[in-house]
Amino acid sequence: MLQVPFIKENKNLVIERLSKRNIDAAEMINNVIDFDEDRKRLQTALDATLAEANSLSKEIGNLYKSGEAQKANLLKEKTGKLKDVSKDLAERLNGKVEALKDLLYKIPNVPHDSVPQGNSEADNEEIFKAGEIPKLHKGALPHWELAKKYDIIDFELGTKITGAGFPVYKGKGARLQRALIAYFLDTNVAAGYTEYQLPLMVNEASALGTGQLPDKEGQMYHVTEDNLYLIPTAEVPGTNIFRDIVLNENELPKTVTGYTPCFRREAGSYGSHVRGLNRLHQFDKVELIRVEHPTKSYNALDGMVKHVETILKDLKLPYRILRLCGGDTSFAAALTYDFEIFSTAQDRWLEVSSVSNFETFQANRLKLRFKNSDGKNELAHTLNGSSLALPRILAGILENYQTESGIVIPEVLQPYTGFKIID
RNA sequence: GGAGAAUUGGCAGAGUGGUCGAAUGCGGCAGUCUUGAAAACUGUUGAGGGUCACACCUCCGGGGGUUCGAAUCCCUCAUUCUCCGCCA
Repeated sequence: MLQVPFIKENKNLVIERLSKRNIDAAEMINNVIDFDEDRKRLQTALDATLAEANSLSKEIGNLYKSGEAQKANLLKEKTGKLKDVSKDLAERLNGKVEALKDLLYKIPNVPHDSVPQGNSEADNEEIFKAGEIPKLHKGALPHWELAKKYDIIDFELGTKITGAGFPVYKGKGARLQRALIAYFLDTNVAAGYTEYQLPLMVNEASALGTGQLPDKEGQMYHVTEDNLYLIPTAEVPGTNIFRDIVLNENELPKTVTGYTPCFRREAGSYGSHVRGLNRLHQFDKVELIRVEHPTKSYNALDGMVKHVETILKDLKLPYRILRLCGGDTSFAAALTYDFEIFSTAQDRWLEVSSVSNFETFQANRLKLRFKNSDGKNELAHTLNGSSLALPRILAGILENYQTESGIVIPEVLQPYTGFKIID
């Protein structure tokens, strides 16, 4: 959620930057400013009324004490009227505040200066590419065929137990999953992140805090009995660690990494690019979260990009980094880099990580602040990124590392798997 | 699941109808002292709205109510603790 004072001071900049998302925000922005003026006017009127009522109440108290009950009763009539007035004002104020909030919830974050204009994947900017695309043997298979051939992932069994999009990993497939999770976490901890194990369900306040609610309700599984939501990403519980707190400046940065399963309802389409592991209702992911000082958040973002790169390099997977265009940048992000690995057998790029700086957009809703050097509370910047999403990494490994004699395990993973080949 | 108790500022903890945004202690910040640090002493220190700055308004777990007036009384929800039951 954007801050109203920021909108007021940077009206033109906000409208111009939002146009990178192909949004004509002029009307919304003007409404925000108007609503806020209205809000202020109502607040002032209400405050004045309450001030009068307060001072009358004090007077009444004094009159009672000095035994002048008659005079006190006269004043009571006055306060009765003031009460009606203030009730009415409070209702109107509340309505205005809600309207303003609803409006602010609908305005996405202002893209960073470097974000290219555009509205689809095609407009994303490739900024780096590395690694060799392996030459596969004749008869190389996509991962869903490999999964069957080596009996490591059972999609049908998952369908029987739960439904489509809930695969069952078994044998060396299960072990490989566990190896990847442990490897990612170890790498993140070595880079200075603190490991967390987080709840897989969150309450309404947390879902609101990171912006899954009120708009994206349908994307989460909802446990109605207890009004809890299954997390769509560790970002939700992980970022809500910092909801409603004031940090000391010297506590920054805060860094979190955690492994969680992620649950997404999103209505799946069918076809080759959602086949196999490409899109699931339940998948595993290791997440990175940082809370940063505003002056340092973009350095931190670069650091996260480098960190994720290191992992992909060590796994020897061909990858590229995209700077997302305005239209493809998620609602809350100011700048997002996507990582994609190349799946040789599918002959396409697969997104495996998304690293974003949200600046103060999440912090504003979360009320995540720190005491700055002036002793004032200031909103912190939040960032997050995946390191990494398991299914597509697994798909990439299976497909790129396949040989005629089996699937070779990347060297860095071998200490974790305890085997060198799936055959 | 049953019975009881509690929820106050960064933390601990007073406060049961008006003068309470709230004693006190700890912590934080600034200063005195010191070569420096510690100790001691002095001052300062919640958040949001509003204002050029004041004034003023709101907030004592959330929501609602009683009252001229609520941290304090009532209702409700949530959470925590203790005892009992159940349980990986």
